[in-house]
Amino acid sequence: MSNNQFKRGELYSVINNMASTAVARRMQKNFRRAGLDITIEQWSVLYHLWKEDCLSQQELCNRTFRDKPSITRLIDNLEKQKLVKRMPSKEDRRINLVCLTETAKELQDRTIELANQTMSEALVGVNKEEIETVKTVLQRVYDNLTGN
Amino acid sequence: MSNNQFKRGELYSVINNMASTAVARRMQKNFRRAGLDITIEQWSVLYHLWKEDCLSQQELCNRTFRDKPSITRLIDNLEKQKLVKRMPSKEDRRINLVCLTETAKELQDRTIELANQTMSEALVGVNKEEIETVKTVLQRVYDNLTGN
DNA sequence: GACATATAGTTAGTTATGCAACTAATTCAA
DNA sequence: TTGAATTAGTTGCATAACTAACTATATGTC
Repeated sequence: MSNNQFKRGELYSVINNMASTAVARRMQKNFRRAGLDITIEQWSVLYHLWKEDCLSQQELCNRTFRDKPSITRLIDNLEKQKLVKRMPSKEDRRINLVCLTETAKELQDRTIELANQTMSEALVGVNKEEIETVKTVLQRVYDNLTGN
Repeated sequence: MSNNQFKRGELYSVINNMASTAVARRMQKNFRRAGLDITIEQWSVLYHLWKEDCLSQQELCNRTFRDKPSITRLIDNLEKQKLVKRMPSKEDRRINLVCLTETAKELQDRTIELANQTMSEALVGVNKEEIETVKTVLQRVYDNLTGN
């Protein structure tokens, strides 16, 4: 087994566990510290709804890179906490539109500020071109593996 | 809220969900296709043991970026599948050394080959400098957030 | 030597993930 | 227009994640 092969294994390990876990943990911690009782996964759903409200669950799957059961349960929990509501679509009765409540709308600025803080801490010493490269590469990896 | 702030949020989303999920799913799929009944998380533990056998659980926490309960249960499951054994350390009776079984040793070449295949598919169209940049940035992010 | 502190590992509880199998609504085609 | 195939969403099952609280062993200090 060549040295090069192990290096690829290490890269996998890096991509898959290291930074993402650290970022998620820190953001979660910052939420808790601010008295916000939402998980980082719930936040990532809200984040997309703040950009565009009342998306279908399928659309949330696409945008958050999750499968349908994961979104079903995330929405279940967000509904329990009264942060979103499922609204049946009038055009297609199979579809639930997931819409923000007033409570969730009020959280937007506060939590995005916390997310930005976390990313600032995370990206100390990283320049813009490097960030662009990371985004490009990870997007490429995703596209390569999902056939988009 | 400035445009720049949203961009950082998007970067978070990318780092945290996209590529890592796609890579993990594909690798898992390749394992299943090859008739290997191990999860990608279990593989990541085995991967470190193949590099150095008989590590303590704490050492596995450090190397796989997991907390202690996560490692406890991963080792529980790996033990059930007879891929590792907990051996009490002779120097320090608090410590369990986690050692590979023969079965696990035999899996090494096969699964690392599968992992390399997956990474090759993932990294089509990505050059060496870009890979280096991603590794550097993600390591930097991790260090920034964990105080190492 | 005894007690406080630190370290290694486990357990309980909640949330989340992936897959497979399912229901219900819609679309497409003979 | 009826029946097959597709699409949206849910449920059950197994694994995994994090936190908090716990036990047991080791260390360090008075």
